[in-house]
Amino acid sequence: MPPSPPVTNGADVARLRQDLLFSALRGIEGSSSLTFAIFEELATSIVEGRLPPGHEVNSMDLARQFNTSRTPVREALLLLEREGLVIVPPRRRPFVSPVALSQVREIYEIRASLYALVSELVVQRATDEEISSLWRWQKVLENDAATGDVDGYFWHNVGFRDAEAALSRNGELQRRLSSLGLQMHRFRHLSLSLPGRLLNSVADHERLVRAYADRDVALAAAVSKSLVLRGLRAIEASGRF
Amino acid sequence: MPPSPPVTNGADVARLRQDLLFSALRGIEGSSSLTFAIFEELATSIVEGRLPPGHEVNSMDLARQFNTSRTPVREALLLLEREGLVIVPPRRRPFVSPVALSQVREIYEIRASLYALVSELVVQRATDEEISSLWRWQKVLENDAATGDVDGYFWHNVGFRDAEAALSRNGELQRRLSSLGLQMHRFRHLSLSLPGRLLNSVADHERLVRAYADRDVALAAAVSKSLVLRGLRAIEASGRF
DNA sequence: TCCCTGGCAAGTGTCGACACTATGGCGTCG
DNA sequence: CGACGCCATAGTGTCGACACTTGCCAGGGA
Repeated sequence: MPPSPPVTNGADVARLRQDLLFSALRGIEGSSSLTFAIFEELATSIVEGRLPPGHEVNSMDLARQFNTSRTPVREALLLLEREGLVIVPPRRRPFVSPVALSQVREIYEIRASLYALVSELVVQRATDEEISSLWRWQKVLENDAATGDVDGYFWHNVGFRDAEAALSRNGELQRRLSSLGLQMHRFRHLSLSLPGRLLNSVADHERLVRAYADRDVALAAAVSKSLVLRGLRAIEASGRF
Repeated sequence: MPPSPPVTNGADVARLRQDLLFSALRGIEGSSSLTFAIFEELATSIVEGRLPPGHEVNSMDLARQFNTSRTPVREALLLLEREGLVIVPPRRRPFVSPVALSQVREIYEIRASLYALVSELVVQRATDEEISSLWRWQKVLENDAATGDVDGYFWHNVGFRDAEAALSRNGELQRRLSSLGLQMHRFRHLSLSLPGRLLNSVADHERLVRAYADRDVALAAAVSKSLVLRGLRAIEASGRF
């Protein structure tokens, strides 16, 4: 996948969303298309909250719903389990995995660390051109923040992060982050809903890209990390969970 | 799982190995035991090199070999693919995934970053008692290095790392590291075979545990990271791949 | 009333079968 | 003599069936 050119048209956020949800998983999608289609469908439903935590997902109902046999459904459920979206207890009915605050914190900690790595690698490996392409994402984010478009901001932010990951020249890293992102999108709505959060975040992004341009490894890593952790603190402060 | 008490008896390295290979994956093992048994068996074979990269693993042969139908085999193959040990091209025969130096580097970079995180968290969260339990691992490692027991050293090292991860109080992190470890064990024999490597590594471990005892976050993280990266450099220097 | 027990329904794990597709060898034709 | 296309074969993806397990409910005994 090329470094994802920035999007200026704010209308197709939906397409961006669909692209980014599975960005890194697309390549693998081993197995048949049916299994993967079911996986994708279910993953989206879970991530977007249509299938709430704890909801039962038994293979018979799903098979009926998708007009298939249980075999591909079972395989999809296995994949979902590996992504942490579903729990499949032996001999019992599978259900959508619950989200605990403790887990949210765990995932954010990991993300913070990995994005710090991404930033280090970007500083070391990205060309000036590529870095300036991040400036364009930055402009889009500023615009979203100015107009208060929270949803647009969120997805453009994901796009920015994904573009960074691509510039790190580390495919494994990209894949792991995408998998973590899938988990994280489940509680995304919590992290950006606070007043003032958007503007803070924009400022952080600006500092980050500037650090890239200055080729300042330490600063870039630090900003990148704090950017993620700020999101975590926002969730904790929101009092939900 | 409790913080894995240090082992002084060097005889049962084999048991340690079996325990550690799947440490974090054990808990999840959703699905049936048959699928997971096949998964474990194949994963071990791949990791230990009995199934070399590129080797075909088609579901019919495996089903015959395990005396089952193809269904559990297919499910196991899917899980193996998620772990990156197998590639399952649509409509084509699955095969053991190749290992490229580029991938080795990618994985080591990620591990370095995550173990730095582990060390930060250990400093912040582990009790004095827990840290002193790491000293006991350290003693075992010193002994292995002194007697030149490379295999023992390797597995005790993995045990040490696993114990650290447990002390980080971050289950997700533990799981991701275990998954990465599975991948990494495939080229483990490369990283410790160089002369002098063992003693270097022991010294690093000592510095690390000392940093824990001193509650020095920055130093612990730095040492932890460099410990992993040193392994990478050893592999690169070995000239293989 | 509450607990225990036995049976029932729903759902899982596994199986063997079947159609479809990729692959490699063979014959055909330029 | 080499390239191209056809065909058999091996293997995949999917299906429906079946036995076994689990959780639940009703009925009977304390």
